[in-house]
Amino acid sequence: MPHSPLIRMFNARAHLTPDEEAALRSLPMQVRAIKAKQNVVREGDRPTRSFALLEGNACTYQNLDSGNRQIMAFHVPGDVPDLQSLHLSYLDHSVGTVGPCTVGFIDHADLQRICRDFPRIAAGLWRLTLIDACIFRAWISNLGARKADSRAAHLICETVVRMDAAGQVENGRLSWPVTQADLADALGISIVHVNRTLTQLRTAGLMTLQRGTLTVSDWPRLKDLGEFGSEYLHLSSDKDHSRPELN
Amino acid sequence: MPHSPLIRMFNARAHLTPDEEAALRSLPMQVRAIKAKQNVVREGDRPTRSFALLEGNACTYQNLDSGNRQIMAFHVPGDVPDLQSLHLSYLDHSVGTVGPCTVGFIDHADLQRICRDFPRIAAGLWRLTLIDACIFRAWISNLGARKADSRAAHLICETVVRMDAAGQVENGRLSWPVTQADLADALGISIVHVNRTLTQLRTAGLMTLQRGTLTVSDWPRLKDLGEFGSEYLHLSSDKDHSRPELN
DNA sequence: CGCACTCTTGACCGAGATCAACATTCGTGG
DNA sequence: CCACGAATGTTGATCTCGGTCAAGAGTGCG
Repeated sequence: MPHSPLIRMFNARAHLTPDEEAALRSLPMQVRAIKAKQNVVREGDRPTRSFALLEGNACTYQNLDSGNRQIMAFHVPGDVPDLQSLHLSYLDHSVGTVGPCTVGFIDHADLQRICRDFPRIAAGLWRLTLIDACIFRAWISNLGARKADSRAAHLICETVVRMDAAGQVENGRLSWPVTQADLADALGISIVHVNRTLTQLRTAGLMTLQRGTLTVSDWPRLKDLGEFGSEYLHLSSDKDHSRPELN
Repeated sequence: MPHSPLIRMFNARAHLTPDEEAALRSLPMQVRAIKAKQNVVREGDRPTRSFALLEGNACTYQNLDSGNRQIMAFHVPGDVPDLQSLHLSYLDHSVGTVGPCTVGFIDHADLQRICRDFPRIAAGLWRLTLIDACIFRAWISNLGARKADSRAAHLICETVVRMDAAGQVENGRLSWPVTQADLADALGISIVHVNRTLTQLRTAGLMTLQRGTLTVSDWPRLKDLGEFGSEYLHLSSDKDHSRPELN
């Protein structure tokens, strides 16, 4: 059961043979619960294992000398946020929990073994890191070329689609325990302006984000405002067609 | 000879056995010269080959619906900017030349073959894409958390270190034919403000960028302003120690 | 029940955008 | 080799989005 989010993540993007799925399920994994707002790994670490996020929400961030924190990714169940440490010893970023989480640690040795024995799993993991890179590029465009409201809308759209692929969305509603301070660090705007921007989106009837619950009320206009298209997430099922209730 | 930039790129980050180097050198590669400001691949393409940048400078960018262009990476000789297309059919970005370039196209079939026969080359290529992701993360921090002057300084520092690793820097001077409009699209600020920012850096005696030539005149202060540390580039040789003239 | 965290709103400020005009450089064909 | 038009770079004036400061209101946890 603990491996399910990982399997789901794979299956949303590639196709596993029964052999491969069995191999993944038999990966030794040390499962641990982690409280909200804790670091799982820290910039500068040289981990000997990676971890899969099994439940809850986490984020990847960097602390700058100037004291600012920049969040560069939010993670959904099934993600393996520090998979890169398998090939790059020096970790360039920290990963922290947003709300309470369950994570599963997997030794690099076991990952290496499964990659050797199942080349298609190795290719699949590579693929996952390439999709992460697509998401990073989308964030670069978001931060560099959009203004605050559009930027927020794009982030929210991305979150909804990814959380949906992870099976966390019901009736356009999902649990997303980010604070406005977190959003400020992710969007590169001040906390005060996050508040004003969210108020504006809510008043316009696009969505609400209150007490950790995100509700989308007008998906088409939200998509439009955020110039959002889901292709870059490389999910085989296009949300727009498979989940008409969000249209 | 055409394969040299590629070999150099590998050797700067990993170690190739003679066998592996020979295999890379024997990769069939279709070499072509491309004029400045041309696209090599376009967003939405589904390429059947990747290409290595052999000479010149290129950039990865996305065009947004709003008409803005966001540049998300500048490439140096040895880079394989669209390596991801080996595993992700849909290309989420375009790659265009900045100045005149020489590129070498390599069929995916040949890449797949060399990955199968030389697992360490496969791992090395994966590693290269992971390093690209590190660079994207650094850009996210740059765009989200720094102001214009610091942002420009960081980009310039990154460019100098990467171009140096590619053997393109002499006496803190290198050819970098970007226009101020290109920099505006990369830094997420207006052309006018790029001009003012560069003027400011030049007046402060940190660097000059004129007629396609970048000259660093005060590396420590430039690094400091850009909060730049080169670890995230994962170059085995730390520039600060190996190239004391830049200190 | 009380303290700390989070959210909200208002007033004011400033980095950078936009608009406009002009200068310089470069590439091209005559 | 020169002339000319287009691309690029420069500078000033004005405007605006979003930052900063400040104070109060919820909310939730120990």
